[in-house]
Amino acid sequence: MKNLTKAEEQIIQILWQLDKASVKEVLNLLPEPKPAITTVSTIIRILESKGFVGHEQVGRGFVYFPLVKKEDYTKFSMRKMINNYFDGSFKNLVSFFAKNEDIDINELEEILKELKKDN
Amino acid sequence: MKNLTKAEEQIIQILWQLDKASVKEVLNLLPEPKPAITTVSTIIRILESKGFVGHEQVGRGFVYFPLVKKEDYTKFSMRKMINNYFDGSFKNLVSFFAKNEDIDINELEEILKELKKDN
DNA sequence: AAAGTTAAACTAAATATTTCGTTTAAACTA
DNA sequence: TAGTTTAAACGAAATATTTAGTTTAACTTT
Repeated sequence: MKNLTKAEEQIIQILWQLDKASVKEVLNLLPEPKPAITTVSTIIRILESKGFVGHEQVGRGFVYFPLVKKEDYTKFSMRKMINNYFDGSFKNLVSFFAKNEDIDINELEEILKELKKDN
Repeated sequence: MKNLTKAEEQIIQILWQLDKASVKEVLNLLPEPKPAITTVSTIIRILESKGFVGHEQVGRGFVYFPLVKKEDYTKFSMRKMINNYFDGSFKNLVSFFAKNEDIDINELEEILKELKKDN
């Protein structure tokens, strides 16, 4: 899987959120200062060339949609993060957050309970 | 905290690993195909200008060392990752991995036990 | 059908990042 | 001390990314 640049990532995030969208709709969700609409169009075309996005004709113009699921790109990115910052171990990640008090052990126990429920 | 580019990140990772190092020592740890030594030198200087690295004179030349701890940059990066991919919730991250079977619940319980020990 | 509007494709300029040759200065060696 | 080696700083070229104006083609309106 290819890496996305910052601009590409910002735009595919919007497509993940909307599922399907025209260039205009993507532009609408971009924060100020909004880029030119042609800029958005270009980035979407780049995303297509990288295989992340597809399109279909709808009425006059195109509607774009993600070909790569957010989950898959998440996994890809997290794998790299874990390799580079947690010595390849998810366990290390969890204890990092626990030690840094960004999450406490009780909270972790709750998560565990909920997960058990789901199975 | 500023964002590091890919090249910068690769090099500060080596500094984190070595604690202190000359340009040559950093170059040694870079994988093939190795860049020119001046390239490494330049990137280190950029890292200095961003406040990530400092240096001291040792003998003939400089020895460089991280000013930003790996933990702090990790935290910074993970915060962004969690915001962009897990709706801002660490809990979501953990259950994502659990659901994707990259980690199973038993393993998570072990992690929890160990964490309890440490406290 | 002609004029105006819209949307994608194309092109290219602006900016950011990466790469490395050249210069400069200091230290070592003969 | 003159010549050589070493290391950082500088400058600039190469590449990658971002941005947006212009063109082209299709549709809409008059």
